[in-house]
Amino acid sequence: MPELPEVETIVRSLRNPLDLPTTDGAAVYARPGIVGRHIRSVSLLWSRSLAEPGEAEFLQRLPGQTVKAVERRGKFILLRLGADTIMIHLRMSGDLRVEGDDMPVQKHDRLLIGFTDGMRLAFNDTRKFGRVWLVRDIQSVAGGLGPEPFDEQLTGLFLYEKLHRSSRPVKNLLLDQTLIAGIGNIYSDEALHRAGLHPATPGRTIRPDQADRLLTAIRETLEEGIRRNGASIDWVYRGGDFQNHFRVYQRTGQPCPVCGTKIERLVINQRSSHFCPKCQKMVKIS
DNA sequence: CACGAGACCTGTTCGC
DNA sequence: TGCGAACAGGTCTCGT
Repeated sequence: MPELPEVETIVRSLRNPLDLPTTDGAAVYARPGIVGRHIRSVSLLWSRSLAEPGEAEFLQRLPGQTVKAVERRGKFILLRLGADTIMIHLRMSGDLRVEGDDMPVQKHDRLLIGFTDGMRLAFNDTRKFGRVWLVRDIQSVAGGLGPEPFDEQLTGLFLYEKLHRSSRPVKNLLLDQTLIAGIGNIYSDEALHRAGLHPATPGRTIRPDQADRLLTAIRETLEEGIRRNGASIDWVYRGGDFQNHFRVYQRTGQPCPVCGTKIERLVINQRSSHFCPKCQKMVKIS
């Protein structure tokens, strides 16, 4: 489900609902924030949603702790409690709600964290792929992640050197979280279209100027996603507007917004890739 | 080591 | 209408 812009939107709303910028046409994704709330009770409704520590320790360690800050690293949501951090990965179908603890538990709710003021945080995850960790050091879980896309240290040259080292399709490489953190299937397709690169282009054949353009395209695409509060598709994740501005993602057979050519679909790495065959021609190998 | 296929899950949509 | 196949914002693990 959520990629970086959706996770960022959720994180901002958990931090402070007023942080959410409103854009034209974008639905407001409002919910009460949780910073400053004290944990009173925890109930784990599906034990496999908990990655670490064991269930008994998890349930015992949380009550009494306070949510001091909410942050994001890649697609991970970080609830900072002090020495401890709750890490949440929503994977394909996870979502979070903040609501009164008198509300009915919903289908597919996996974890409920109750606060002393009568509110609670609910982790709902239809497909059960999502995971929650309680750790002292987030590096033990997220240590392998590549740089954040907006990290100033990340340059086109860095990206070029990474891409150049592999013959795998560039689409594949963008989904590799150890290369750059936070990009998923939607935003990789959108960024590749913006950069004019065919998704199957072997990383090895990408030139430095193309890597520069790709990094710019990634940043612009993610920025637009965040500005529109992320993308809401089907029943998963509510409140975003970016789905109404896709250039290629899930637009097979529809016209390219740039040239009008019909968008095509290709399966790469067992994932759908959507692209414009005219704007995104394969790099020539000379 | 790098890479691809399969596994993990439930729900919706599409074709016959 | 029914029913199976294909597909869905992700990432591990296990072969080769």
